[in-house]
Amino acid sequence: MATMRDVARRAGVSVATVSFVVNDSKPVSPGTRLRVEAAMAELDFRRNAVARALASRRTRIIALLFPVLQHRLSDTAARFFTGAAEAASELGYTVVLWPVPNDSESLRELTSDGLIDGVILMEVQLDDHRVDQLLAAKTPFTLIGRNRDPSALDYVDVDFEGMVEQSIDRLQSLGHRDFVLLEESDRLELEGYGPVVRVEETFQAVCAERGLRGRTLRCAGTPAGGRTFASTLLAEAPHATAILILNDHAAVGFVSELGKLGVSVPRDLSVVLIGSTVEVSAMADPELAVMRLPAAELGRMGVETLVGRLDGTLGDLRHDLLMGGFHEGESLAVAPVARGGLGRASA
Amino acid sequence: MATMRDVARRAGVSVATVSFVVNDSKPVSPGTRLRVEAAMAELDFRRNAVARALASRRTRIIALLFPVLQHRLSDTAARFFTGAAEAASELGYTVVLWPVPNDSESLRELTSDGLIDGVILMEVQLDDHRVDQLLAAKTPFTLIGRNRDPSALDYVDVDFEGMVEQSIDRLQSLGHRDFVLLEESDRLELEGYGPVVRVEETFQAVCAERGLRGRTLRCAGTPAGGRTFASTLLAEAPHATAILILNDHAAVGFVSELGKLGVSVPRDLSVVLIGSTVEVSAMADPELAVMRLPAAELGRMGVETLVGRLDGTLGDLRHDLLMGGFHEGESLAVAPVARGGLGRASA
DNA sequence: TTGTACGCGTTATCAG
DNA sequence: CTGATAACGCGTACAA
Repeated sequence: MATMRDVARRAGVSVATVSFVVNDSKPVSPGTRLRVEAAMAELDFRRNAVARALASRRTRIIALLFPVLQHRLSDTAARFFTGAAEAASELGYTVVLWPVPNDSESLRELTSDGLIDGVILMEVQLDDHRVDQLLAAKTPFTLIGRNRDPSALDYVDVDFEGMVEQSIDRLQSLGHRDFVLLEESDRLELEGYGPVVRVEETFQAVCAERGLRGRTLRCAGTPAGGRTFASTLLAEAPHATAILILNDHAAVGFVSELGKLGVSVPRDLSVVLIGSTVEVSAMADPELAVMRLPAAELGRMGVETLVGRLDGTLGDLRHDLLMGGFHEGESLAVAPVARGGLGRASA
Repeated sequence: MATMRDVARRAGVSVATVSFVVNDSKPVSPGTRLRVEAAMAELDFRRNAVARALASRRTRIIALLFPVLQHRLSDTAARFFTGAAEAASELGYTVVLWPVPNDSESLRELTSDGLIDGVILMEVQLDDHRVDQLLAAKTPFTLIGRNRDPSALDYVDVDFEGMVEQSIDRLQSLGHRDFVLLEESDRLELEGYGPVVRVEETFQAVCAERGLRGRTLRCAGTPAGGRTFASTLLAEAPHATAILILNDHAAVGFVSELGKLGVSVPRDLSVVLIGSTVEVSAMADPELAVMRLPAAELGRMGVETLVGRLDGTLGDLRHDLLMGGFHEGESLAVAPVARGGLGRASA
């Protein structure tokens, strides 16, 4: 493998000059530049990233932290990753998905051995110890999501508040006044996951504000959990005519089971999936309305923010909220006011 | 950040000695070792991975190549990644998921800039240009999957042949003699994806051998594709009593639509999902039988093989085939011989 | 058992 | 505009 010295010798210049043309960090006369470029081509020169990193004290690598205990890397996370990768590549960085066990040691090692310039955190918890560790390690980072008090941190997050509000808007325009919000029970118990908390708070606030009936219920984040929940819903909230679901994995089972119980979507019940994808929505029958999670955009913005911080071109803190588009699907209909609720829906 | 020099000074030894205790690459007397360790602790010394890599000419980083065009990173891939990560960590390596655009330049850069020691390839195509590129670049790599002629390469792959055979065994023991294999149409057109080809060949061979009826059909790899396929099946293979599905994303829609058409699973049709997960199987109703893809194990073995190659502790080529466990689910039943096939199933 | 000194391939500084 | 040359932080013969 050819080094800069080889190229320099071949072109009859010094290594410094070669470096200048490689990075064009300094002006170089057209003549020598040509000679250097020729030499590089002839020798098939590839710059050594490790040496480069050692000398410049930056690797231009960004780690997207992936908690290894979390066994499901959703579609959403994949999109997020590719969005981030694209943006990084445009900015001269590369982002890699880095598996980090949940012990505190691994994160310290990762951030202190100099192999990465910065970190992007996803699946941020309300009280996330990783944030403190990164602050202590003085590693530049940005959040995808928010912890309890992110006011002093760079973050990009989904505008769950807006998404909930907009979903309710849409349903209200169809005459619905009696809502249920379905969340995932396991996640909440875990510690306090931002989206879950924020969605619930917004949901309750909006309902109160507008004089709507709003009830929050939960079930396990599995298809079976959703199935079981179908009858729970009929028992606990028979009058509801619309449901917002923040529980991807339960949604399909839930809707399928509803059908068996004689409840028709959307005739008897309108359904909106929050923060999911059209792919998931298409798994259900009928295809569900969904407020999409703007995954790729989040990834892109996360990287742009972090790179801005790394390159020093970012002065103030960045706090961005993004909303995903609304996909209508086949699960919305005018509220069945005349029918008297779910209990008699199929009668 | 403390360097080795700092530690050496503090402990009153030379940097070489510090290096010896850090890597224990040479015997060190208990006394000085203790002094060095104390100094390291006091100064909170962390070795610089970049300098280490430059000097030793190895980074101990393995890249798991992730094709960015592929927007769905399945559950399976996630498991695979975590399995690989675990194994790597035990062996003193770290594996990261590296996004690689599909242009040939990116892969060359990745492998020639010295940032990674080796590569693991997943989603290997029958004719995969990446293999040639890696060979040309002399980058150590192992395949998860197989290209057309992998005889000279290290690989770990799913034993699709065994899985198909075992599935047919099970169904045959229930009296089934008339099978359909459902594959994904898009993937095959793409180029020739190993699993698809191998499963089909095995399916046809086993059926021929045992005098069974076996028909291969395809549909799009989407829920909608599966739905459409339900009626296709009734038209094209009304006599079939069992179906093997190598099409994750279509399975749920397919089964759901079958129900609407009055075909009952498993009474009228037995269903086995091939190379998927219980999570996907649970999305369907009833829960499907599934020959699981041993994802985590594949990841683990892939890393073990590659590391063995990197460390030179692996003499011969490694060719490993793994089978996943069989999950019974609720989609298997005795063949409805008396009923005369799907066409009249619900009559 | 420990120390010296050089090399790894670039970048960056400073002089010309 | 170009060239020497000193870092960058660590591994490792070789010498002591």
